[in-house]
Amino acid sequence: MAMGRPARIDRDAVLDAALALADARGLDAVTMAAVAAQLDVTPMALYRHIGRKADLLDGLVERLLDELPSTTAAGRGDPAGELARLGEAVRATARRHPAVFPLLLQRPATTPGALRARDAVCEALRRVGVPDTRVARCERLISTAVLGFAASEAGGRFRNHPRAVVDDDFARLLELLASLVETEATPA
Amino acid sequence: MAMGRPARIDRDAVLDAALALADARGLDAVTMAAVAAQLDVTPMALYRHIGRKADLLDGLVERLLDELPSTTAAGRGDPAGELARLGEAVRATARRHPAVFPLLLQRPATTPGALRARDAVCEALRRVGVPDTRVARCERLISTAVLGFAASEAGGRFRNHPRAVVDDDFARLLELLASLVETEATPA
DNA sequence: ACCTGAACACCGTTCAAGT
DNA sequence: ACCTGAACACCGTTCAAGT
Repeated sequence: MAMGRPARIDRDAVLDAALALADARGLDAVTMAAVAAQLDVTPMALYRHIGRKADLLDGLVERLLDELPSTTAAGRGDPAGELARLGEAVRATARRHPAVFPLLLQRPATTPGALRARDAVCEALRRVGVPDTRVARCERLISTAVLGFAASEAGGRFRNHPRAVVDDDFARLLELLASLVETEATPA
Repeated sequence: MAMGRPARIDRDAVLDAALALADARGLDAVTMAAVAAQLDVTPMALYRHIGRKADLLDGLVERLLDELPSTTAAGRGDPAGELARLGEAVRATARRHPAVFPLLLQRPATTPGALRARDAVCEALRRVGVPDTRVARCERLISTAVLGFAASEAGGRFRNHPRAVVDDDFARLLELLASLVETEATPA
C-alpha cells in the first residue's frame, strides 16, 4: 500500500551520519543541519525518521550499547579472563566514540541494548559461579565501575596521565572486581 | 583608578544564578538569556564576567568541587570510616546538583577545586597508612569509582531501582574500596 | 510517503554606543 | 567600568505545499 516516492534516507542512515559527526568533531557538531548536510538533505527531512534531536542522541547511545559484547560461547573461563574481555571491549567502544560515551551514564539501563549488554555480564557471572541471588548486584557494581572508568577516560579526566598509568589503573580496577566476583562465587 | 559605574553583578552572582537554574530546571534551561533574566540584566551583560558559555559550565563544575570535603582533622579513623564520610559527601553533592554532576567526569582533574578534593583523599589515605608510592593510584581508583557511581545515580541510570537497593549497592562498593585500601596499607 | 520552502522562536556572541 | 541596543549567524521545530 505504501506509495509515494522512494525514501532517500532512513533512521539508520541518520544515526550513521550523526555518529560519524560526533566521533569526528564532537557532540556540539551534531546539529540537525550538519547531519542533514552529510546526507544531502534539508534538516527538515530528518524529522520523519527521528522524533526530535533528543531521540537522535538516544539513538547514538543505543548504537554504542550495540557495540558492547553480547553473550559469547567463551569457555567456562576464569573470572579474571571474563572481566578482562568485557573491560577491554568497553574501553574500546569508549575510545571509538569519546563524545557519545559519557551519555551512557545518563540514561536508565532499560533500553533493549542496555538489557542485552547487562544480560551478557549477568550470564558470565553465573557461568563463573556467582549464585543467582547475587548476580544482579554484582553486575551493577561491575558495570558502574567499568563504565565510570571508561567515561572518565573518554571524557578526558585522565588527559594528562600517560597512557601506561591509565592502563595500570584499569588493570588494578579489574583485579579488584575479580576479587569481588571470587568472593561472591565462593559459597559462604 | 577603577571608575565608571558600580557593578550590578559579578562572576559569583552569575554562577549562583546558573547553578540555581540548573538544579531547578536542568542543564538545557541554563541559557545565557535565562541566567541574565534571573539577575535582571540583559544576556550581553554576562560576557564581562564570564568569557563564554563553556566557561560558565566550567564554573558550575568548580562550584560542585568546592562542595566536596576538604581535609578535616577527623581522628586517625579507620579506612572504612573515612571512605563512608567521603562517599556520602560525594553522593550528597550529586543529589543537590544532578544536572551538573555528570560533567565532573568530563573535565581534567587539574582545576584548583579538583586538586583540593584530590588532596583531601590523598591525605586521608596517607593518614590511614597507605605508603606514598601507592597513594596516587589508590586515589584515582577510589575517586573514579565513587564519582562513577554518583554520576550514574544523578544521571538517572538507577532511576527504576528502589532507593534501598542503590544504597546497598553503594555500601558494597565502599566495602570493596575499603578492602583495596587495607591491602595497600598493609606492608607487603 | 517523503522531502522542501517558508516561517518562527530562540540561541550564543560581537561591537559600538551610552552612562 | 559596566551595561545595553542593534545586529549576526545559527539553532531546533512546525506546517503547508510539492512530487
